[in-house]
Amino acid sequence: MEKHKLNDKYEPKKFEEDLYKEWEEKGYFKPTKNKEKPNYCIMMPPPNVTGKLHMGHALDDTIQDILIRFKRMQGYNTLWLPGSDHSAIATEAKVVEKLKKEGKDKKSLGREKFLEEAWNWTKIYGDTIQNQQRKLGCSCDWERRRFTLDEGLTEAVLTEFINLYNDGLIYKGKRMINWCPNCNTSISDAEVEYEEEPSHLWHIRYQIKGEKERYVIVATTRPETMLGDTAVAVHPDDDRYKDLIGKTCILPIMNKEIPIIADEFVEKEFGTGCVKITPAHDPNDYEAGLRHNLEIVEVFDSCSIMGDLVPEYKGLKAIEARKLIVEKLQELGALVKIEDYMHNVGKCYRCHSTIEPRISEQWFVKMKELAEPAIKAVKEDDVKFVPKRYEKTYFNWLENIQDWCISRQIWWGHRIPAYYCQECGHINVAKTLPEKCEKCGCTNLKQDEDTLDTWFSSALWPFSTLGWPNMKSEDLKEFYPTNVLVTGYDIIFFWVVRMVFSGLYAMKQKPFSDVLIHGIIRDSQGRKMSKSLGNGIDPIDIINQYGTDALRFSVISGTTMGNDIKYMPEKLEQASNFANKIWNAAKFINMSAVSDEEVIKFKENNFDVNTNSYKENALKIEDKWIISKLNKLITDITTNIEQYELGVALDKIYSFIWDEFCNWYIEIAKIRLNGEDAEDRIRVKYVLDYVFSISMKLLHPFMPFVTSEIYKSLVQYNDKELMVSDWPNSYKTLNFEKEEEFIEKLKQIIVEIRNIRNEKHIHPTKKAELIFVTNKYANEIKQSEKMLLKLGFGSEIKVQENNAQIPENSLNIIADEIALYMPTEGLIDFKAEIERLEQEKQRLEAEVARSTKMLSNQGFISKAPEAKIQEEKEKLNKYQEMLNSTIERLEKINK
RNA sequence: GGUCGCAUAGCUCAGCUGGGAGAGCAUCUGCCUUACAAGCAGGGGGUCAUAGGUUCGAGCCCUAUUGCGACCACCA
Repeated sequence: MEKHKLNDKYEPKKFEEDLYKEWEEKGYFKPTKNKEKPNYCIMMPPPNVTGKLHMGHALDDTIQDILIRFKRMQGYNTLWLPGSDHSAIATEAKVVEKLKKEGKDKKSLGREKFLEEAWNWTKIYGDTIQNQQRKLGCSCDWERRRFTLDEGLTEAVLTEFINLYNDGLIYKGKRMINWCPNCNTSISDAEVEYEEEPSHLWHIRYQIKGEKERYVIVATTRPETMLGDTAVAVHPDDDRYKDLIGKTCILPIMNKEIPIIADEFVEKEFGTGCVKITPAHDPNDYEAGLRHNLEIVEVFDSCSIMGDLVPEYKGLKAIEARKLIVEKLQELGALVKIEDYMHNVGKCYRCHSTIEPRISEQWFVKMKELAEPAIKAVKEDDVKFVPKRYEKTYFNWLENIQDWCISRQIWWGHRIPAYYCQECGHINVAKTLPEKCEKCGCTNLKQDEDTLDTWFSSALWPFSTLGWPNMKSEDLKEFYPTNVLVTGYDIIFFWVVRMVFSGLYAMKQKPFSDVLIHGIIRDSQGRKMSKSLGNGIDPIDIINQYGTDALRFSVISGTTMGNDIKYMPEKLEQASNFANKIWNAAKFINMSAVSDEEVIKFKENNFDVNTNSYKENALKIEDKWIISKLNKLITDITTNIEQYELGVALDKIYSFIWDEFCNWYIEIAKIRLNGEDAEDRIRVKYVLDYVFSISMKLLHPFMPFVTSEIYKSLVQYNDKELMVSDWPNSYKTLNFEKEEEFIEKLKQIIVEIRNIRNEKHIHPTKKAELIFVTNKYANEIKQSEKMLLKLGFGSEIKVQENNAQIPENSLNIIADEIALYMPTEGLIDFKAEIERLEQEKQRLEAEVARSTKMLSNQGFISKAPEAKIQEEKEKLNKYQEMLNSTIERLEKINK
């Protein structure tokens, strides 16, 4: 295969787009139909069809892509299914706005024409986010992409509706619902957000009937609703009003008699202890009204005051009516006082208008029965939340759930499949217009005007996208239940809950095994990113500037699943520096003159694929060290990803590549690549290529582009392209404990040499003689001579046995079982050295004291694990030895 | 009112089942060492919010407190 040559500089723009195209064309994103391993499936949360990629998507999609790429490399038959949501209210609002600009309005346009406009709109804007997801590197199967309003999904929605209706779980009823006067539709409880707002408490006097001198004073935040009051309530135990219970009072303006009732929901301490009851416009009052059989008097219709109460107020909006009514009350002398008050007001989550609680006839899903199995599924760990604490959020919602209002008074969405008989009034529920009414047989039928809540269709997403209700669908059989759902905690209520109960109801099986919950990306000050604050970061801008890999790194590195992420732009610097680093490392590896053939041959001659082991003497100590480290890293990363610890996994690869591989192994390799031993040049090139290519594999799910591009330049590329290559395994045969230990000790010694040289400002050109004293590692040190000379700034290496003659005037550096003596002739001044040794002596004395104390601790000796005690004893011995040697040095120098 | 989270270096955060306090950025020192100055080698900097408790041993477990944040419920 033609080898790929890397550009001189890391410039992500030059290859990211091409790579993605190539992957897609080669069909890498599609399931492989590999039957050896199980299927693995993720459903992408469908973004708003007219939406635009924001940081939340970038995070969500990156997490999913990491998991999918990981599982794909592990050999699973993977499917990541993308799509988009019609986002009923949001899209309709946008279309309405567009029409408005063109001087048209929805009503006069008519339903048909309006829907045409809406479809056009989604066609124009519908692909934006998908193309942005391509830029993000999402390896999802675009050919399977679905839209919640497409034919198949509509079929699913109708089927689900009809099934629920036939099971008595959907009903139509007149109940209190949340009305958004701006969107002009009902919305569900989940779609109401509460916000604190400064308001007032108006105290209004209602006269007691037949008692000229007595009044009750009610306090209200909504005086305009008083027109619809049908009672005043007090607490049954409130001594102030006990005698009034059962009497009636006169409602001002309306001059209507209303009863005074007792109800425990009234709080004696709040306001005056008297509550006006307006069953038509307040959820609590509505409930109270039901308990006491009160009349329901509606004041407002969809947005303004109804005419039949007080004709002069007809058509007024709430705020306008409030002003007039307060004035009127004042005029009548019924207004006692106005108090400032902070009030929690319900707002529409889409348009932020104040919600008007209203009685209205709507369609509802009965929730109790559906909620129970959904609770059970999570309680029994059939569905697992990661992190687990979000289960509580889930339970909290389901255990207190109210029936779900699913009808919306808008046009963009699935029209409710209910047909009203115009003769007998019977409701016919069917997928298409029935020929005749199933009750009276007449043919005069009219379909319900309303559409369904957008979340009704998203609730079916995990199976409707796979072909449900066609139970014979191949995809449905293969991929349901899916494996993991990845989403932010902010839509547990909207979506996760509803998918679980819908899946359990329709499929009799959970929709997914794991729910991976991540946090929200905030700005560097911790604020939510929002349009109004203008603090949003556009992921596409980041990609253009730093590349996709950097963006992906920046949202994963150093994060914990479930916690919010404060987005630090500096992280992008780290990320692109890292990409640049590995780019250059690759360039270095490829610089060597050793040919691919030689490397491959070396492997063939020295590595036994059956036993996964190397021949005796095939590798040098440092080769074994890095291979052994890599081998452990493979295990770590694999378990970390499997446990969704993506931040930890990424940071481990980062530090392996940068600290171990680049800073140590490559430095060591340089010496050998320039050496005279031809065989060793091949060997070291082999190890470089091998270790680096495995590192690219481990890093690939996180940074797919740069790793793929680099991988193409490595010898391993002869195998397969990176994203469809095999995930590495670790093998016991590749653990080289002894070599690892030795190199770690040498590193310690070398760091110490550098430290000293740095402190004393010894120029790199000033080399020193290095005298190692050890019994255990004499052999290894001889083998590592060249490396030690280079990294340790040595002019010459000597190895001596313990109790050998040590030259005067030398520094000693001690790691476990190795001492290094570095003659200091012409290198340093002794005053400073004595000082250093004094400090060292103190440090060691402290260590010895600490260790001794610990070992003399009765509890420690009796209860700590044996290994721990042994370790501590060894530590003590070691420190004691070092201390003695330091003292010895000091004495010598002092002489 | 209920539930949950956070508090660790100047900043942003890791730290899995208790046993070494860590990373990136910033800062200081010295290096253009032929992959990389977007770099290399080092240094400084922390009573792990506070007070108790459990333990031989606590950043980690328990209790309380303080501060910040989120969500749910809601008082008219």
